[in-house]
Amino acid sequence: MDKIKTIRGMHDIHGLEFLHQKQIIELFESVANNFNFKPIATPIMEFNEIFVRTLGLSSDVVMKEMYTLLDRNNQKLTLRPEGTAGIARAIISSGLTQDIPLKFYYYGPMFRYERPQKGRLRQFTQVGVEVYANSNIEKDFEVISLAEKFLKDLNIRDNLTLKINNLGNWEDRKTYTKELKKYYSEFKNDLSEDSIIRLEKNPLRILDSKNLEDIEVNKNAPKINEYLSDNNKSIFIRLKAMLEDFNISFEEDPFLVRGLDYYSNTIFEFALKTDSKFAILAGGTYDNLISELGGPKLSGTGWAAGLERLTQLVDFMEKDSQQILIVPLEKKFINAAYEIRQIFLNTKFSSEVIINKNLKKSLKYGNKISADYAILIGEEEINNKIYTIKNLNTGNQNKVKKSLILEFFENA
RNA sequence: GCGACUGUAGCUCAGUUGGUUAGAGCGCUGGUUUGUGGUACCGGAGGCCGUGGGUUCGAAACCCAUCAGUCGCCCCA
Repeated sequence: MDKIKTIRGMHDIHGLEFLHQKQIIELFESVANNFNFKPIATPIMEFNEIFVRTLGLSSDVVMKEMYTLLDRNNQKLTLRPEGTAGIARAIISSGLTQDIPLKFYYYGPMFRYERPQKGRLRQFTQVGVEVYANSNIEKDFEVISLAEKFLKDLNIRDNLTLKINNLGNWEDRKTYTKELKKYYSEFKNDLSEDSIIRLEKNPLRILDSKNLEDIEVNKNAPKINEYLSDNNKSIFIRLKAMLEDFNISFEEDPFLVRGLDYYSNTIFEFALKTDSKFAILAGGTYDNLISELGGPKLSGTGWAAGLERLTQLVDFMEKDSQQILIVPLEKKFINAAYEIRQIFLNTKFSSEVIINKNLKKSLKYGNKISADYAILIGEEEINNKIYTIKNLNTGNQNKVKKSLILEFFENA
């Protein structure tokens, strides 16, 4: 029997890392609430087909990265690789199409069967938002400005570049892809090995290749904006104008492409300035997602951000609440200690009772957990009904009546 | 899916060209006249040297496989 261990790319989260993640999620929730988005949680497993139909059979995620398992009934179930498909399914199967516009936020674990490396795990966490509406809401702008606010509040916006592009609708893309194929075929000998495969599979992906030879070929490749329909062109122009009006800095990137097939029209990503292929938050519009799953024609826009990637970027301020250690000096004072403990139970203070053979040990424990105060309870304190409060940072001690203890800490 | 490097106590690592009962620091735990710590001293526990196989009189060290970690590529958040 092998040593017990976690599954590859799946880790336990505890201590500081847990608290950091929690802090980001709480901030995310408050920003989303501020934009009047509502929470939603969908199951972490769906029928395999949900993802195959939405993400696209040819996408890498579906082809080689899905955690698909058979249950006891031989049904093909998949651990969700992303959040959008499940929410789209929920909108249809819960009849939420009666309530549009819909503005949702979510967070939770996602699963992708990939080789673990920097910023990539098999189980990871995404926070994300979705807007489903017809034309009465500026979805793209709404969702991007939410992201902007979120990243600013995290104090990492300056590390990131917002890149945007418009892929056009299905028709636009079809003609564009044809043109691309034609162009790349002429330069087939100059393309990288990977891109020669892409040429057959999905020529759009050659555009965001990081291979130097490909980048050279890309310089003269036809640009998507030349193939946009008038309607999509004006959507894109309006979005850019709004971003400018509201001081959201961005770069138009005609080479920006997304790997999931459901995107159309606007796509965007916030990527590291220092490593532009490392996306922190990314998303776009999906015009055909709901209808693809058998629902009505309803367009959505959304994004997702990798919580673990965010955690690596954010500078956390350790805002620990005041920790108070309650130390009975002998066993017979334990009850008295817990009575003092009662004082703190409905306050912002964290407190605990610890008893050791001697005070030294207890104070050492206080150092270990970096407690701020120790309340000492011994013969003297019990007899005089006055408790000794020791500030563990300064070493100062005060004698305080029981009825004034809470007041003491509130003013400390 | 492809590639590089790594895998010795809870953590960070030593372990000499293969040679007896595998080491350190930190941490943990117990004690040092039993009411004062964060900066003292003494003791203790804790490792089938990732796992399985092979080479050898002998392997933590060499070979193979496998699992895991880190980092690239593909792709993605």
